[in-house]
Amino acid sequence: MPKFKLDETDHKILDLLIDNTRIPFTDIAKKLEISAGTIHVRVKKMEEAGIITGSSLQVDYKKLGYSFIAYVGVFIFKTSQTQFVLERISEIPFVTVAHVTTGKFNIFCKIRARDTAHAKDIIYQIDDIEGVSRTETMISMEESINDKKRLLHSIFNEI
Amino acid sequence: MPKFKLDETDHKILDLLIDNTRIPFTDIAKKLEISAGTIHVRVKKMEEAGIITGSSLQVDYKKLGYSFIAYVGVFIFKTSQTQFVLERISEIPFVTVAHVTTGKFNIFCKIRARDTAHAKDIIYQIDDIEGVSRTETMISMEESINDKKRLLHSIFNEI
DNA sequence: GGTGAAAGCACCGAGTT
DNA sequence: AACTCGGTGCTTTCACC
Repeated sequence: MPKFKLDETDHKILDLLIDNTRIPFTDIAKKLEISAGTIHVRVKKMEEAGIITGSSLQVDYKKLGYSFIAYVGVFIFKTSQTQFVLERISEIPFVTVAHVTTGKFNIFCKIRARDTAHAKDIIYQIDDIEGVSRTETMISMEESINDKKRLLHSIFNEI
Repeated sequence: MPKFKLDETDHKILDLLIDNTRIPFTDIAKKLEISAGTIHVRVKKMEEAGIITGSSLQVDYKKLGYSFIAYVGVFIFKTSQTQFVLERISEIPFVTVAHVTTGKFNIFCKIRARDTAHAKDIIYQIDDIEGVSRTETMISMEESINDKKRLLHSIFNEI
């Protein structure tokens, strides 16, 4: 995997697109004082290189009635069952991400639910998977801002 | 907070936009067999209602050299210091999200780093915050697919 | 709430420097 | 690599259903 080299201009383009994918290329062109055609070529190159993998809509799940977030640590009887359990967990609706981890838990996942009752259903589904010995739940009471732009800046400042 | 009522058409529009914000409204219009103007109006309404809060680019951080993900559980001496610590943690570069949680940890965060050495630096920064007693790190060895589209489907199937 | 048409822009590839 | 330019197609508005 050859590392793709991004320059200052690419950084600026990503910076403008990261939290607004629908900004017109002509606007970016004006801000960076280069032509819109160039923006187009550079974005295409970053897409081809796999740096840009897509775009997604930010949806306020709270407004849809899903304001409950919890992290669930999962303990497994035998580590050989890890892959199997990971796959089963990933299939459960409202599990938004799952990781195989070192440390305390074997698997670690995040769930998004309507309320505690709904969360209980989801956690019970995890508990019921063959190979799972028990789970430990951490309920999120407050989430701090999750800012993609800041992560990107941190990365660009380092490179 | 009056709950905004989405109908089947809104669901379909969100479904098409959730993992491709740049799909032309004219394409959506063809698929749903309604006019592009209507798509425009509905998207605008969902934006005004705060259901759609924005759009973001999906970037492959691995390709940029940042393939290390870990979750860090944080223990705090006195719970009254929680807010202070949360704010300090949120300011640390490469911390991508932080939660105040019930359960084992007081605060729980996710970090994205270049490698273990880099992660160590980040975790030391967390440990150094006034009020933090100790931290517990879980390194992600494998991440399962994180699919926004699936979450949205689960939600729409319930409503 | 939806339509369809029209004006204004944006996209994006080709050809040039 | 970057620019310009033009055809094509998208967005957005508005008068009308």
